[in-house]
Amino acid sequence: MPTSLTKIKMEFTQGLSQISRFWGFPKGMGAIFAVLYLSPTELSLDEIVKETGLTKGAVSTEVRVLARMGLVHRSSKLGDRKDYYSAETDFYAAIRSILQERQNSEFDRAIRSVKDTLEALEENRADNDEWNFIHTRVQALQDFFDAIDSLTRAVIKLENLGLSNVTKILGVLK
Amino acid sequence: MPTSLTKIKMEFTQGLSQISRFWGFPKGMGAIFAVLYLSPTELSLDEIVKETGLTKGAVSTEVRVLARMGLVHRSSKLGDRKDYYSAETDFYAAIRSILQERQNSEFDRAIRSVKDTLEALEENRADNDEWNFIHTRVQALQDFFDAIDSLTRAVIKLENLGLSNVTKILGVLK
DNA sequence: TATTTCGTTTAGTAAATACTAAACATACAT
DNA sequence: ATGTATGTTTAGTATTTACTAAACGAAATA
Repeated sequence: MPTSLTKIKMEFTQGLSQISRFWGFPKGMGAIFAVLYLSPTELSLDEIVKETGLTKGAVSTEVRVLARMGLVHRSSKLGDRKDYYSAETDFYAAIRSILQERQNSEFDRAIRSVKDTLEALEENRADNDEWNFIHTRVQALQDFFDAIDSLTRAVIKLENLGLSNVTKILGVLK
Repeated sequence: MPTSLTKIKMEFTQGLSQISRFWGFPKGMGAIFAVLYLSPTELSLDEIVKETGLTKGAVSTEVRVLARMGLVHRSSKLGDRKDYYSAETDFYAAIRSILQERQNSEFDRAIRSVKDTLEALEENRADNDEWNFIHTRVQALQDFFDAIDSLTRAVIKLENLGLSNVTKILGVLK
């Protein structure tokens, strides 16, 4: 047996850690998701601790944000005080969920600041070249953000963003 | 004059800095882009330094990655040793460019690692339940990444990803 | 009530990242 | 050639972020 399954699993976990960091998430998150994703059974917090090598505290907090993003699900069994976690396997659902999460919180606030700029500009209207120039540019950025915004809203609203829809989009873009 | 243009510009710059950080880029990058975006003329490196409050070194390096992403353009004037920088105003072009940038480099390597796992699995085929389970899951992830990949490739290939295309997509998704 | 078993929180540490200050390189000007 | 203006690189610092270790709390069990 040249390469054992456990070794393969470890490498996969490392890979997802990388991907996680690439998308701006802690690599621990990627690792946690990976072990859950490769586990046929739900795992308790301590089992995740054992598999990932992280501490209980880290897993506790990171698994919570994973759940908030909809990438893992927490469940409790009757007569068992432990919580059990499993990975979401419908990635399109996960994307929707992540977009939704981002939509609230910081993303909105950031986009909001452009809108604020625009409002401040219009409250201080001045018909010189500089004002006009800046106004045009900020407006253009605002329009762009609005387009992105409605796009993500549309994606979120879809009840199933599956492969079929992706291919449909590809058709349109062709 | 209750709110001066310069103050509005500063707030806008702060806003873009936030957005930049939100997307996992240094906030300095957002600031640099902001001052360029609001400037009717091209700016030299030292002018950017002055406007942003960053040091020459920081601006030098960060403006380079901005250029690589296609968010700013560098130009040189005859008889002037300075380089001049301007912001890309076609955001859809910028998105394409950014996707292209990400496509190479780390993104590919990350996705590659899933493919590697799959290959390792098939070199160690074992017809027990665990192997089958893991194989199915990794395959599913691979399929998902492939879909994302072809989607981004399609977007990159578009010569103009404009508002019209966005609305087209919205129509399909409806 | 004391004890165990779980998850959370907190305070501190380690690691990664953004940035500064200054040395450096290069091309141009004198 | 020497000096000056420009952009780059480097070495170090500051800030942020991820994580650890351990205290804590709550709930079940004894």
